[in-house]
Amino acid sequence: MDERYNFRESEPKWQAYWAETDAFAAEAASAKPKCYVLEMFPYPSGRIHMGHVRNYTLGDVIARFRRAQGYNVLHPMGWDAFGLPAENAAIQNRVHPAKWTRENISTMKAQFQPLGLSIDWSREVATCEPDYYRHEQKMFLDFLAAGLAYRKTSMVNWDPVEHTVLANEQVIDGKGWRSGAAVERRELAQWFLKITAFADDLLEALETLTEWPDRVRIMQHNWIGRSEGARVFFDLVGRDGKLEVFTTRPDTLFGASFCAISMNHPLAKELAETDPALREFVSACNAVGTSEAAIETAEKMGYRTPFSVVHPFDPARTLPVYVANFVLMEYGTGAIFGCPAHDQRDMDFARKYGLPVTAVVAPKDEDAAAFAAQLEAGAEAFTGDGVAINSGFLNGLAVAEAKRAAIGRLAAENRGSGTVQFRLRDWGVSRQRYWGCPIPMIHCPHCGVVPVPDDQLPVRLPEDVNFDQPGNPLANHPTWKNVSCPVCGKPAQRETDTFDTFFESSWYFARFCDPKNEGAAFDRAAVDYWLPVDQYIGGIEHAVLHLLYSRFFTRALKTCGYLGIDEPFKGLFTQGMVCHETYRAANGGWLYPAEVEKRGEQAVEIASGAPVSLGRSEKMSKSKKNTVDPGHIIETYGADAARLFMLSDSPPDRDLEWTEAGIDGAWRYIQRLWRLAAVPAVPLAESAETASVSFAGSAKETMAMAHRTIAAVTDDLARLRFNTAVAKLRELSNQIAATKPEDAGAPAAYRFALETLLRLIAPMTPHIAEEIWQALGHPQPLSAADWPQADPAWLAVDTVTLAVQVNGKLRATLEAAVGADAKTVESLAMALSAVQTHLGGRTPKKVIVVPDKIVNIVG
RNA sequence: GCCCGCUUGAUGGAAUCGGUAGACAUAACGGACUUAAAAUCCGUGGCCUUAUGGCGUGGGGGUUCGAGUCCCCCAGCGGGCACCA
Repeated sequence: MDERYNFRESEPKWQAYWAETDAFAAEAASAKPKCYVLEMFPYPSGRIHMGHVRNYTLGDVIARFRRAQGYNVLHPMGWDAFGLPAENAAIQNRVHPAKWTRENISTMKAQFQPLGLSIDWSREVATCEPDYYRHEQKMFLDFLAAGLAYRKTSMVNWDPVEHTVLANEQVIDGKGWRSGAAVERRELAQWFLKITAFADDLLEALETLTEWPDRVRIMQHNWIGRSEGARVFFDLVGRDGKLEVFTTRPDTLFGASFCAISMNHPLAKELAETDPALREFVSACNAVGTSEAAIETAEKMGYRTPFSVVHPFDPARTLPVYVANFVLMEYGTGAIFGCPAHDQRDMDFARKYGLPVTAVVAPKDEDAAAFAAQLEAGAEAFTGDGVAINSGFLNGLAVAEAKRAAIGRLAAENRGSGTVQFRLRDWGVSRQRYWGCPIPMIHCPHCGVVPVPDDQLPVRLPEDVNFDQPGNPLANHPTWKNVSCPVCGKPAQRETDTFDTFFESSWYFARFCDPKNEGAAFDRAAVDYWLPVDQYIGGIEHAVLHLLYSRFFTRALKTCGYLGIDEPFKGLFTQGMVCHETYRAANGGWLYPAEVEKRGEQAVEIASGAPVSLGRSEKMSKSKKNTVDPGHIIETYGADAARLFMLSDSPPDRDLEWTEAGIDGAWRYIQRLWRLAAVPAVPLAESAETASVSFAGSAKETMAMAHRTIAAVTDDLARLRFNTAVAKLRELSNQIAATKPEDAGAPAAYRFALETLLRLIAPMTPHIAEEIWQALGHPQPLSAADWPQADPAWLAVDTVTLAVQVNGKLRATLEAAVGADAKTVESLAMALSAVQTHLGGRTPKKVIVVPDKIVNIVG
C-alpha cells in the first residue's frame, strides 16, 4: 500500500465497480425484510448545491447501513422536472423548457455520480415526461369521478410576476412563495382537489406518525386548524332570510351587541350596488393591503348597514349589522357576532363605535356584579374560564357546559347547530403556465366541461410554443387547444391550465415502486410491498406543502383503489440547512468564499488585498454569494472527505456551518484512516479471527472498544445520530493507533479492530473503506459484507468506576466490582481519605448508593 | 397576539432514564522531526486561584441526597401561524 491515499484513483474505480455489478439494485422478490429509503427528489435547476450533498449523503448512509444489515433496500432517484424556472429560462435565453430541463438533468446526474451514492438508477423518473404525467392525468379523472376534484369560481391568490394562481400554502406573508411579489385577489374558475374531505383524518392521523418530528406535526396541526363551535342563524329584521354566523363561543351569545359581515359577503355586495358610501368604505379598506405589517397596524373599521338582526335567544332584542374590514369571507361564513366583553377585537370595535358591552362570563370565585361592572367600564376583554352570568338559561354554567347548553337550545329551536370549522381549504391546482402537466379536460359550448377519454391520454404538452407574449403559451397556441368534443363531436377547446407542480411530487414515491409500468401508474402488488417509505429525508420547508399534499394524495389514491395505505411516509427526517460565513467588500458587494483569504482574525480579498468584513453565517445562497461548489470540493478533497464532514460535527437536523477547517479536518482523518492500514503500528495478523487468541493490556482494550463501538455505532446509525457515530469511530481509531505491539494478542486485536472500523464507517465513507478492505486481502467487496455483530462477552465489564460525592459534590472516584452491593460500596467510599477530609469528622446522616454509578454521602 | 424550538469552553458539539459536565473534533499554544515549510507525532487546554480551594451549562427562584436534564418566572435568538370569529 502507498503511504498516501489517492482518492482520485480510488473513488472512480469503486463507483464504476458498483455500477457494473448493479450493487444497489433493489430485489424484485426477496425473502429479506424491505426498507424504502428516500430523499426528496431534486428540482433540476442546473447544478447541485451543498444542500443536495447533505440531503443525499444522509439518505445514503441509511441506505447502505440497512443494506448491510440484510434489508432489501429501495433507494431511488428522480427529477421534479416541471416548474416555472424552466419557463423563465425559456423567456430569458430563448431555450425550450424541455431542452433546458433535460440538459439540467443530465448535468446534475453527472454531478451526483462522484458522490458515490448507493442509488438504484434503473428506477430514475422525470416528471416532465409523458410516460410519467399520463398517469396523473388518469388519477385526476378518477378523483373527479370520486368527487375529490371539482371546478369552481372563487377568489384566488394571483401572483402578478409569475402570471399564475397560487395555492394558499404557497402564499407566505401575503407574497408569492417564489416571486416574493405581493399577491393580488382575483376571481377565476379553477380546479380544486378536495383536501378538506380528509381534514379530520389528516389531523387525527398525525398522532400515528410517531417517527415524524414533533414540529412538523404541530405545523400541520396548526395549518389544518380545527375549531369546534356553532353555526348560528340570526333572523334579519324587515326582510326575508337569515344571517349565518360561525362562533367558537356560543356561550357568550347573551353578550352579543352587534354582527359584522365581510365586504365580500353576499349581503354586503347586494347593498353596495345601491350604496355609494359603502363602496367608498370598501375601497378604503382595500387600500390597506394584506401584508403582515399592514394588518398589524390596520385600524378596525366598520360601516353601519341599514340591516339589523334578531337575537336568537331574545326576540325582543335586535343587533345592528356592520360591514367590517377584519371579517374574512374565506373563513367560516364570512359573518360574525360581536361579544365585546369577551373578545378583545370586538371590544376595540365596540369602544370605537359606541356599542354596548355586557359581561356574560365571570371568574368562578369573584363577585359577579363587581366583576361585570369593572369589565364593562374598562377596555380589556375577559377571555378566561368562568361561569355564565347575565345569560338567562345559561346562568351558573361553566364555559364548556354553557357552550353545550347554548348549542342544544339553538338546535332545538332550529336556530343553529354545533359544527366544526377548519382553517384548511381545498387545494387549487390550476396554474396558468406552460411547463406543467396539462389538465385533461375539454370545454365544450354544448356539453360543458367534459373529461378527456382514457383512450386519448396522455394529453401531451405541445413542443412548438413561443414565449414572445405574456401569459400562458398554451392559451396562445394556434391549434393545440382546438379539439372536437368527445361527447358531441362539435368544436371544443382544451383546458389550457396545467397542474400545480406539487401534483407530480405527491405520488412519485409510489411510482418508484414500479417505474416502468406503461399501462398503470404502478402495480398494486409493488406498492403493497414497498410502501410506505420507511425513511424520508428532506428540508423543513415542505412541512405543510409537499408533505401535506402527499398525505392527502395517498388517501385519495386509496379511495380510488390505487393502493391500500393512508400514510406515505412512515419515518420523516428534516435535515438542517448548510450555512456559510458571508463576506462583504469595502464597496458593500458580496464576495464568494473562494475570493477571500483569511489571515488570522482578518480577512482580505485575494485579488486586491483589500480588507473584507465578515458577516454572520447564513444559509448558502447565490444572492449572498456564500456558496461553495460541491464539484470543486470533491475534486479537492474527494467524496469521502466531503461526506464525512457533512456527517461529523452537527446533528443532522440542525444547521451545518461549512468551514474550510472542517473539511480539512475530515480530509486529515481520511488520510489517518489510510495510515492505520498502510503504516500499521502493529504487524497485522493473518485474519480477523480472534476466538483462539488471548489478549492483554492495550490489545485487550482495543478488542473491548471495537465491540463497544459496534454496539454504539449500530444504535447511533439506527437513530440517525451520525455526528456521535463519527465521534465513536474516531475514538476507536485513536485506540487502534495506541495498541502496543508488545501486548499479547496485539496483531489479532489490531486487525480485528481495523476491519471492524472499516465495516462501521463504510456507509459514511464507502470508497476508502472498500479500498482498504480489498488491500487487506478480502476477495468480496465490503458493500456486499454483513454488518458486524458485537460479542456480548466483550461488552461485559467486571469493574466499574463510581463517582463519590460528599454532600452532592464530587470528591473522589472508586473502582468496584460490577453489581457490588450498597454496603460494600459504602465501606469502600468511607475508607477514602478525600471523603474523610470533606466529612470533617461528622457522621454521615445518609448514604445514597446508585449501583455502578455513584455514591453520595450526606453528612 | 397565539403556537413551537433553541441558549453548554475561543468554535461545532457530547452528556440516551435526574447520577463524574465539556466525549469527539476545529482553532490556539508548547515540544519533537525538518535546512525550511507542509504533513506527521507527543503534550497543554472551562474560569478564578497559592490550592487537596472556590465558581461554572442565558438570568432568577424551586423540587431533590444530587439538576445541563424536572417545575415556575424572566431574557435573548430562531421558526410556524395570524384581523381565523
